[in-house]
Amino acid sequence: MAAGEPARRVEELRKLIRRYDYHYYVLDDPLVSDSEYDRLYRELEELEGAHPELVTPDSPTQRVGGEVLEGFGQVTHSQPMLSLDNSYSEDELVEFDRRIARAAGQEGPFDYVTELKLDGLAVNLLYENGTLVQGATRGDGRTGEDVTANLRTLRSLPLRLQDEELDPPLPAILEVRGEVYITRSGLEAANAQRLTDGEPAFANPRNAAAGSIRLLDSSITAGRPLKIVLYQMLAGETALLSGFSRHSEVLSYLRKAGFPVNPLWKACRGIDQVIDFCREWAQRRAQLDYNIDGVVVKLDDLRLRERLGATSKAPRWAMAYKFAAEQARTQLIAIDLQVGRTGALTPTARLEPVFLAGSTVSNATLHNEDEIERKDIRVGDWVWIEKGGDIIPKVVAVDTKARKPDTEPYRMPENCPVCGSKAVRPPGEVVRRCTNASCPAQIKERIWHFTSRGAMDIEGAGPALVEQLVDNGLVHDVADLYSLKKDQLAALERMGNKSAENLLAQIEVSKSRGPARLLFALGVRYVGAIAAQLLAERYGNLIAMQDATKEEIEAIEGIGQVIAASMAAFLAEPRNRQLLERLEEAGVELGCAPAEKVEIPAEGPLAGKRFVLTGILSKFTRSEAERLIKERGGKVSGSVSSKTGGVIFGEQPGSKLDKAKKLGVRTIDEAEFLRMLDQK
DNA sequence: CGTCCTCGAGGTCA
DNA sequence: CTCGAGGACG
Repeated sequence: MAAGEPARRVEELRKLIRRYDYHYYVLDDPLVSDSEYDRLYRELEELEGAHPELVTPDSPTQRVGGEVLEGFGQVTHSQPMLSLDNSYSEDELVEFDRRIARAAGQEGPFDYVTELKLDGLAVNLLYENGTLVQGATRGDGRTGEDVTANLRTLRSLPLRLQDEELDPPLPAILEVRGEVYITRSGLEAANAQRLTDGEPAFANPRNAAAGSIRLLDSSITAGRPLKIVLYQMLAGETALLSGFSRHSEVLSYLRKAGFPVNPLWKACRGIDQVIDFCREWAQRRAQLDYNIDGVVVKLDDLRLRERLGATSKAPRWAMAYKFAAEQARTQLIAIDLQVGRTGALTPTARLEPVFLAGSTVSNATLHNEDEIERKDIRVGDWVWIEKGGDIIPKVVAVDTKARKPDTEPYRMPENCPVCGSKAVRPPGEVVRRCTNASCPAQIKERIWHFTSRGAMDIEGAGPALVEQLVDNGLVHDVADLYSLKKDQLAALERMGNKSAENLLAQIEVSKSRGPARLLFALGVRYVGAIAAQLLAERYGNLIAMQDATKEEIEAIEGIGQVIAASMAAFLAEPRNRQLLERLEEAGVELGCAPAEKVEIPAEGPLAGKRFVLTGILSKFTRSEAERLIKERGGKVSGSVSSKTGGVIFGEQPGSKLDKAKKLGVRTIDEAEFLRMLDQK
């Protein structure tokens, strides 16, 4: 055999196998028999075995990597993975359509693409030169987990894309998004196997898929019947999308490149056709072999999409239509009260367990006193529950016909169920609050909030541990966390030396989370993550902030009266000032010196001026324009007032331009805007 | 909110 | 080996 012979045969086999995979998994139209496929696959394996130097990571035989991971790496998404706005009725779809017409400044009918909304977990995939290099989960939308090794095991996912006859050709870097899921029949088969192996069955396909993708050992993932479909291509730096004008073209392109795309999408003209599609699949969804929880409606026109942009949470050009939630009927055993960190008493329903939409429900939220009264929910009632658009089960109605005669309307107690102090409900408010700031329940909740993810992020300090810390008198407030000793921790239940060390290390690193996180962690009422960030930016240092007046705080951009009053009241309290001092003594970073504080450039040609954008600019997108203005010290807002420094308008400006003219505000066209940017 | 996975604790047994 | 806590996911 000539030296180049095996290399050539290996390439040939891989090409064939990829082609057969494509026909089997993507086109759903096998070219060869299973036995023929297996024969080629084995031949490839044998050749690679004999010539290890020919093995490449994108070979079809290399789906299962050898090693077990220690943990997953973090991946920061190049563009955030947003969620979608939800709608639950046809009226809301019509409203969505109208909103688009308003924002676009043109009349419909618009072209939409409707896709089934598969119930799985979202992933982001990165291909370099046609080869899969990274796959990540959604995570919090900004950063997710690197689950590449597990995604590689999905047979329907190409490790290498096919680039012949592709127009436009594959870009060097391609980023796509899709959904990993398990079919109903796949779950059934897997569960049958698990039961014979003495393992518990998976409760539902979604959790089975999510769990499988987060296994550290990808050889186990390989045995799970995971599938994937792709539905989005990111513009990325390649500006590849300039080669496309429609989402429907993108879907066809993805399929040609070798990606599985759910075939049941449809191009719709006008919202009525969208509604027909939604109706049809609400009817027919039981016929599918996979779970869907709705329909995703997207504008087809990519340029129009870009013009509409996105809010911080969701794109404005898409909408998820959710099918009516399933309901179940069960008995209400009790109404328990939970005490939150502000003392708020929140009622929760304890239910006779009942299976609903993939899980067994035994608790449900009741929101507040008024909600219970409105629906006249009584202990002992038969109630209807459903899992709403989110996942949280709620009581939707009482089956009054089944009500027993001896039940009584629910009355919320006037005392805290934990400490017995008076719980009062100020007139005009919906919540009743425990008035005792030292209520153990409140203390626990405050500390738990302090340690939680968006706050000081102290891993290992969950509710169970906090409960023990407070009950054993080791911790009375958040500052006490920083004087905990290893021996004290190791003596607690379910804590050993190892856990104690880990926790202390986490507490140590939390000291340098910075002033914004710390301020949010303190849990001042109305001061959420955003307000805390603004305050930290303004003062740099929490000690410097202590002498701020309510008026001074209120002057901060983005902070209103309510937050300012709450913040000032907190700072005026001597106990809180002591708390800050104690935190500082413990070594917690209260922020940088005021001199170093980060500020929007006070210099710059646009300093201190506020601009409004309207219409389409030819040279930049909206967000680029915003960034350019901010870099030069200016600000961007959404609506025109007499204080606006200028209205920058492009093609097809909206009503904002009219308003600017009426108010005598300066109007700036794109050419002038460019000149402004240049004078630096 | 419920499910799944992972980890460490603490037990049993060799 | 079993248990429970904690974190991720929808």
